[in-house]
Amino acid sequence: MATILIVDDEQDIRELIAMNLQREAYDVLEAADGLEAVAIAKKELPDLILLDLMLPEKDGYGVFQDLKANKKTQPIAIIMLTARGKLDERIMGLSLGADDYVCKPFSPKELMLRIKNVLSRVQTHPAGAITQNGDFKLDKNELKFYLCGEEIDLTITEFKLLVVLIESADTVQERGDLLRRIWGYNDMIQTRTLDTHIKRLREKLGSHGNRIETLRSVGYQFNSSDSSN
Amino acid sequence: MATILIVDDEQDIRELIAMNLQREAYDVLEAADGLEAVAIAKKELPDLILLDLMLPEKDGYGVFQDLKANKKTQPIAIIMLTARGKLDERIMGLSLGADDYVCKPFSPKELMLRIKNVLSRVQTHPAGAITQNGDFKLDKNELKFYLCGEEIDLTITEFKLLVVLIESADTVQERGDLLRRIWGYNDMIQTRTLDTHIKRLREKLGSHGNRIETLRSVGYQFNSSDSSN
DNA sequence: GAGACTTGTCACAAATGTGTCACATTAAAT
DNA sequence: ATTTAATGTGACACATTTGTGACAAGTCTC
Repeated sequence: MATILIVDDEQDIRELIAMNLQREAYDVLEAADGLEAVAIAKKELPDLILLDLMLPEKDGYGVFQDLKANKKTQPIAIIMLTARGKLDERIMGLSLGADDYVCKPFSPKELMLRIKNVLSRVQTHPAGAITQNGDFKLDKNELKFYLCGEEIDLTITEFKLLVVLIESADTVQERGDLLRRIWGYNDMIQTRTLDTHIKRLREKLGSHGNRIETLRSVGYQFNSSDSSN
Repeated sequence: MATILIVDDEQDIRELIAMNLQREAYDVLEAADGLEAVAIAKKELPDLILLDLMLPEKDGYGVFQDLKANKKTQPIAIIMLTARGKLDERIMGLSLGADDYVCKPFSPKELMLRIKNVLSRVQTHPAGAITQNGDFKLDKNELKFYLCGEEIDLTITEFKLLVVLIESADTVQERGDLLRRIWGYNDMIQTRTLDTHIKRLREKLGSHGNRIETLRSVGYQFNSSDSSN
């Protein structure tokens, strides 16, 4: 669904938020200080960052500016968290480009609502949401997939799965990662859901179904070039 | 790039918005009341107007009507800024030509996204008040819709819904977007209103009703070519 | 004020998507 | 070659989403 990075030095807070997010099927990352936050953000490119302003090592504003200065991390949505709730600070955060601002102490419910709100705005129109590769075209704005010019009807789950596979084409996606990213299963629950969906995807891809390769005991991988030729 | 006129009586708000716009390289104009707004709009012909509805001298509705009545200013895109809460009837009636709504209080980032969205839409879809496509004709001035030459009676809500669907024909319109653009619901409120109106529209479109396609758990889409043949 | 519209909500029906299971098949390990 | 574990596959039940008709509140017209 969406990946969210929680940046806060208090572990209790992180866990509280993480629990709530996971229950709503988000993929959760955590960072305890500013430097770690920037490092993880650059590596994982989450969809949204919950950023506490009071941080050791590098404070929230510094993190913010770093992220906005970097082309890769620049489009990531950011919700500011802070203990202080002054108006000028709010304006400061927002005018810096933050997507929203939540004051501590906050109710998890409120935070969830803000998160959903921000994601629904940001997520649907990311630039460069179209992946093309000769045979196929994946349009994340339109939520459509074309194979050899023809549109292929996919359900939401199938689409999400295909997005993940194609966006890291030629790279193994581990079962656990897929389950976490698409279904939000955090523990490696014993489930055959993934297999079933892979099967359905292959079916819909027809003759190109074999592009989804099985890496036994590891996961699946989408091959950008058709190896069967 | 693009010129944007901000119409709001509160200077703080204007400045906050202006700052954000300038950072993204837009040309910014400002007006503090309705009369000034109309004057500047006519003279400068901005690409987009951010229009607060509560204004001294001449309120937002008046400004809106003036602008839409004037041939020169008529094609300017308009984003309404409204107080949170239910949209009253006047808005419903007039909102037909507005390109989007944003409810106060809003975050600048959100506003920026909406602005980009509207501008890109307007550019790709030169805002002709009449849309034709063989079978059907949509007249936004007269608020009339013709199907195969025959006029079809639509209520204002149905008409607005159809406008949005047809103007982005062959494109999925997500439930949330539709609810926001037609009803002004900012949060993805749980409601069946949309479904009901879709049903009514399909009914009135008769044999062409199936052109409104359901994309399960995503939204609806109007198909410009009749796929049932 | 009566009557015709319009519109949002509700309850229920229909349609569709999704996860699990049992069993078949395949690949790896010994 | 045999065993073992992982994956493929079709069927099925359940959950979710959408379609639909009815209704009540609110508007508008006359």
